[in-house]
Amino acid sequence: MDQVKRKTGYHHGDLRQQLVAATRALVEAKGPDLFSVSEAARAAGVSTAAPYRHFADRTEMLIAVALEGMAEMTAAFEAATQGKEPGSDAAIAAIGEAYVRYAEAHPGVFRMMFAGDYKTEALEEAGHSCYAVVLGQIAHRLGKTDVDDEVEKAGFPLWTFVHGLAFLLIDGKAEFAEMEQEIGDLVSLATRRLLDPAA
Amino acid sequence: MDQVKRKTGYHHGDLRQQLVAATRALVEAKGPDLFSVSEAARAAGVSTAAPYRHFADRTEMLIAVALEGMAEMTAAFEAATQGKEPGSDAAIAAIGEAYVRYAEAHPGVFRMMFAGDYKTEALEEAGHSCYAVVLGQIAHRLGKTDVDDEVEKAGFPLWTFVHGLAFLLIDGKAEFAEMEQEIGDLVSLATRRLLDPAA
DNA sequence: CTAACTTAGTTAGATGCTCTAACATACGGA
DNA sequence: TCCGTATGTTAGAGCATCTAACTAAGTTAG
Repeated sequence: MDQVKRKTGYHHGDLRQQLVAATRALVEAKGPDLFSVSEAARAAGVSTAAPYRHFADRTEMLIAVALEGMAEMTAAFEAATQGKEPGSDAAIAAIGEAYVRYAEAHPGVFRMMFAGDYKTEALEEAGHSCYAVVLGQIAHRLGKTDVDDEVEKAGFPLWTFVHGLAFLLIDGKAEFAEMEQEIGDLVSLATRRLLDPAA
Repeated sequence: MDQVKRKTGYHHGDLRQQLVAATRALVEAKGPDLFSVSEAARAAGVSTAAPYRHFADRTEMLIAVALEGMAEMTAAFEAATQGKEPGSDAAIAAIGEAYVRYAEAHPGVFRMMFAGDYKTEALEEAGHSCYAVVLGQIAHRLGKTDVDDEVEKAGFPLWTFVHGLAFLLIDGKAEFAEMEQEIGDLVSLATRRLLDPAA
């Protein structure tokens, strides 16, 4: 393997980032609850106390991973709109599907991103940036230049839907395998039916 | 308080049920993750090893609470349909709102009911019984006498929606306070718009 | 009624986790 | 070069899960 970490034998060089990576791998493998600081430390090849030089506590390590995930999802949202007419149902549905796909691909991280236990200034802000991508599209659709209350109100039911779909899937209430085709259809259905302002 | 437990001084008399109650209180107070067997045992006034005579492990105690919750939600669904025209939008929306209200009232238990970590034969069966109440109403609406694939397909988007709404609320992504009025409206909107078979 | 068996508690302790304290080593300016 | 700081280390307190061995109370057969 011959890792690229110029370890001096004592100082590690890049421990924080490696701990985040180890944390993420463990969370993905066994879920946030079963993650342990000790195991992450062992994976990074340091003592079990070392992580506390970089993180105040266990929770802070998990939040670091959640933040990483939120940034990735924001990027995924932006990628999903590429080549789509801004504000079109297709663009908005593509974001919705990206949401569900992200949850599918990274269930452990996704769970933490929205868990509430890890609620934090930084994480909330990252969440808002992410949500802003959707709201921008919806504003477009409603012929608005900026995001106001009406835009938020229109977007919320859609978020609700994809959020629910994501959790039902990752918690095994519906099988991914059987749903592979339908996920796109469902999100597209919800987009069309839920997006117009309430009657 | 003078509890009604005919303790002989050694044998407790009703420990299992009291442990479930203590577990539930702790889960509701601090969340499933922070629940500890030891604390439940202390609350019930027994040694920390005593719970293991009644439950194989920590998880089994949590599952017992989740089962209790699932039964309560089933009852809440049935209560919600009382006095409503069977298969009507009103009846179905009432069930959806009961779902969200249950989550609001018992967030800790609700989380466990669907957590996936606690997936179990018994819990899944209880979940199916609960879902059957909804499906029965939807079958009615579609003019069917029994629950077939079409009924399940029609119901799934609605479950998705209320599930998402429940989680967004209990995880603090939307404030209950601000939404008090809108919850009913949202569920009713989703019912009307999502329930018809996909085009 | 009593002896044998079962059920449901007990204490003791192995193991593992989080996090702190005290100490050690390397880095990076002045 | 020397000192302060950042980042490692080991040791250990405190609490958790769960097991083992023991004990008391209830239950049943003869």
